[in-house]
Formats: sequence, structure tokens, C-alpha cells
Amino acid sequence: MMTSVDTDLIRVLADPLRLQIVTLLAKETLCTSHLVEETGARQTNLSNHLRVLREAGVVETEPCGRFTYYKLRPDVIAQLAGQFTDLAESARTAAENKRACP
Amino acid sequence: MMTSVDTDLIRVLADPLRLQIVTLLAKETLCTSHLVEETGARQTNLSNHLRVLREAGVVETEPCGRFTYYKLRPDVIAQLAGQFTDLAESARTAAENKRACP
DNA sequence: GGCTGGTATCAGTACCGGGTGATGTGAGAG
DNA sequence: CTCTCACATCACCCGGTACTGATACCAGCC
Repeated sequence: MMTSVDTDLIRVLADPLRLQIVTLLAKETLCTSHLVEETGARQTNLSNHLRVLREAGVVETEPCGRFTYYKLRPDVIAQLAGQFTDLAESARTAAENKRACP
Repeated sequence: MMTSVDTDLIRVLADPLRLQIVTLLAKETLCTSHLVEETGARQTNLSNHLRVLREAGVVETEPCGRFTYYKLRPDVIAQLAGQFTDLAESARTAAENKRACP
């Protein structure tokens, strides 16, 4: 059982705006201008966050003329979910393992 | 289907040291001095992080004389895992929902 | 060709949050 | 009671990072 969670991936998702982007992309594939009007954030700000998500492998881009569509990669999220599931399972079984006071 | 992930909870877990603490507590219940020697961090630093984890409801304390045992709450982690599972599932089914270019 | 609109990159700033040292508190041991 | 130890709290510094404005890039339209 691997009870190690990818720290970098969580840190990428720990930002409110990035998590909002991910949540929106989980419902449909969108391009930057859509995300601008959905989130209300500036275009530059969004582009920076999208770069972080892209470099972390959370999203992938698909150019469409002048537009750039962003799509969420479900397997990355699923892998993270699995890591947390393992962690919860480990915690549940090892709840009574109490190391003696030194 | 609720595809909203608790931002505050992720931000709590997004710190490397806190995630290390959680991973250690997933294997056995420990007190602060154990965590000090396991992580190599200062006691003050650990105490600060443990406070954050406590206030977020991730861990619960159990006083034992002069010692304080920290136990991980599996349901909180499991709930987070479920949220990510839902998110991944939503992304998988809605992969082809592409909003038209404006 | 020039122009416009969509997006990415760069440099600067401001702020949040993690690390640390000093100090407080409370329970046992003597 | 006093002293020690385990732990918590407070105040402070400092570095990373999110946000911004200016600018560069690229594709399509005229």
C-alpha cells in the first residue's frame, strides 16, 4: 500500500482560483475567454494559473484557431483521489497503533 | 453530484510538513515528541502545524498525562477522496462537452 | 499588406504564510 | 512546594507566490 500523496499536485490544486478552474473544466471543456467570464478574474491572472496547471499535467491544451481549449485530465485527479483513499484506509486500520510514551 | 472540493481542507494539506505529519499519523497514533524525532522539525514548528490540522478537524488530540497524542480522522480524508473521485468522474463523463467559441 | 482580437510572457509589487526564538502553562516527579 | 519536562502560544522575520500592467506573439479578417 502506498500512502504517499503527491505534494506538488496538491499545492497546485490548493489555490482557490485554480480549484475553481479545475471544477469548471470538470463540467465542460472551455477556452480562456470562457474562464475569464466565468471566474471574473483578469486574463493575465488566468493565463498564469493555466500555465501552472498545464505544467503540473492537470490540464491539456487544444488549439482551435485563435482560441485555446483547456481540458481536464481525469486520470490525474483520479490518481490523487486514490492516494487519499489509501491514506484514509491506512488511517482506519491503524487507528489503534499507539506508540508508547518515550 | 457535488463536484465541489473543500478548498480550505486542501490548503491545510498542501504544506509538505503537514502532509508528512498526516502520512505518519495514518500509520500510527503519535505524540508531539515522536513527530519531532520523525520529522526532524522543531517542536514549535510542529506545534503550529498541529494547531492548523486540529482547527481544520483533520486530527484530534488525546491527552495522556504530560503527553498529547494525535490521531488522524479517517473520515475527513475519506470525504476529500470522495470529492476528488466525483470530480474525476465528472471530468470523465463531460470530456466532450465543449462550449462554442464566443 | 495592416488591423483586430485571443492568448502567452515578462517584470514589478504586495501580501500571505511558514519558520524561529522567547515565553507561558500545566502536569508529574522529587 | 519546587523543579523539570511536554506542549502551546505569541511576536517577528522573511521568502515564495498570487495579482497586476505592459508588452509580445499568433491567427484570422479586411
